[in-house]
Amino acid sequence: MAVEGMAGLAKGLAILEAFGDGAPRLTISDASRATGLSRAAARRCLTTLTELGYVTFDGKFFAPTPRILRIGAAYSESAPLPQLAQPHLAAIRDAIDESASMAVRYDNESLFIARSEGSRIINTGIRVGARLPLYASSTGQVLLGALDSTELADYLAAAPFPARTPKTPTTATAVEDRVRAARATAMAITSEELEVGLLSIAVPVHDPSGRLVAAISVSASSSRVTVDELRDRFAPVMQQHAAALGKQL
Amino acid sequence: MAVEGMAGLAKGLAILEAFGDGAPRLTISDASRATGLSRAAARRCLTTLTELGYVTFDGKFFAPTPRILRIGAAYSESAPLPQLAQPHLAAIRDAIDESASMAVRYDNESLFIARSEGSRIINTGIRVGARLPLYASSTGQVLLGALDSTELADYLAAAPFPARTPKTPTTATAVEDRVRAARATAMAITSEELEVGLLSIAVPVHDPSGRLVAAISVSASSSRVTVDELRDRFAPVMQQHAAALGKQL
DNA sequence: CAGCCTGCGTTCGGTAAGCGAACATATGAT
DNA sequence: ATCATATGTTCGCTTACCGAACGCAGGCTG
Repeated sequence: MAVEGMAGLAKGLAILEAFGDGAPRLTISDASRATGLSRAAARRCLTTLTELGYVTFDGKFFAPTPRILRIGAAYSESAPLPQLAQPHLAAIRDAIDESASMAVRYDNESLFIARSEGSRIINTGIRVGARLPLYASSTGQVLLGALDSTELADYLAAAPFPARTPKTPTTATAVEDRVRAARATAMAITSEELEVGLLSIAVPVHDPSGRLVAAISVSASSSRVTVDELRDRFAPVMQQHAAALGKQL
Repeated sequence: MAVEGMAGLAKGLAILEAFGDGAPRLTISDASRATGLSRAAARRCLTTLTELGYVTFDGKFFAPTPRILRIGAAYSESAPLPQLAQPHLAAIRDAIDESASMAVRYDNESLFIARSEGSRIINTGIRVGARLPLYASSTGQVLLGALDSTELADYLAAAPFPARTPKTPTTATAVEDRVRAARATAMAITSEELEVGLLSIAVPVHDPSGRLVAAISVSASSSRVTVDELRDRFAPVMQQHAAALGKQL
């Protein structure tokens, strides 16, 4: 769109990202539909990606290869935030025996950039690179606190938000209340707002200048922990590590 | 190179991967040199990647954004191997209190596709998407066992291999011996072959048809554990989980 | 089972997107 | 201050990519 844009590159990356949205394998037409590209363009991208080794082709379906992990590693290896966060996430996991994650805001989504897996096998689908809607996730409600009032109003203008469960906050005022509460208490607790049976708590990470740069979160099954437990037992540990991490930035 | 290749896409991906090799931030010329592209081409790619949000530009340097994690997630979310491995890696980590990783062979390198971090903060630089040379890593010596004799001979033809430490096996016969031993004992132990002060052990993962598809590894500081401990205490746990994982494939 | 039809993968000539030589500008050495 | 070297940017030519058009397979219908 700009004066100088490599259209082919943009299309290929769009195809690669299409594999992420719960579509482990795609035909040419699938990819075309998922990206809005013409079938011819999708085909060109996929054959090129196959030649480069990023995807495989079995005669009908294209699927990503481990090669694409090398691309994401470019961020994990270079950015200070995920590197510094890792020990803190591991410490939180050890302290409360649940998986701990870190997310940043990107593109109106909560994007997970680091994670320390606990031994439980609940498999929330959260892993590095995963994304969640801001309004329905504990990390998102914390991260929205970084926006000033006009930015927040812009975001809330997209309301009503799609309900993920009966408890999802779908109106602008409901979401705004959560954000205010998260700012005031330095934590956000969501109870089955994203998925039924799933509780989640997030706390903010501020850099030395006070800017909110990330959120640390822990999710757990509602059959195992209560909201009170999240607030009284998990939050202090998480806030302590979030503060320690913030000082290192 | 092929009848139909999207050159722009290939170049852009080459640029993105260039950020991975210990080059957290690049100028146009840096990227040009790292990839072999013309400066003009590198510039076009980088400006496009900036517009797409995959990298940022501060007036001099380009650096990757968390956005690129979304690409790698396409594999982690879709492939069964890393997903099934995660609980086993967590269990191994809990059992022996050290970080556990899983790698596959790709492109004459050992490519890490899953990891469960322990609470120790040794920071080996190993994370998902990281790569190590096959000949100098425990995972690599295990994974080379999947090659038939001609393939192995092809690989060994690249000898002598660059020494990473005084103990690195650099000759074809030295590497071949390690591979044979790894095949025979279902484990590979490297003692300061990759990095001074670093011990590592890897065990193979076979799918139900018997094919060697991955390696599970644990690394630890030589100041904390001995080779005997790796073999007698770590290996049994790892082999048990590797076997259990193999049956699930 | 013939006939139609919808959706898929593939082809091919026109065109503009991207190529690199050439130019400008910054950096650093003498 | 002057030159040398390396970096970033421009621009006209070409070729690599675009998408309308084509052929083909499988599925529904009468």
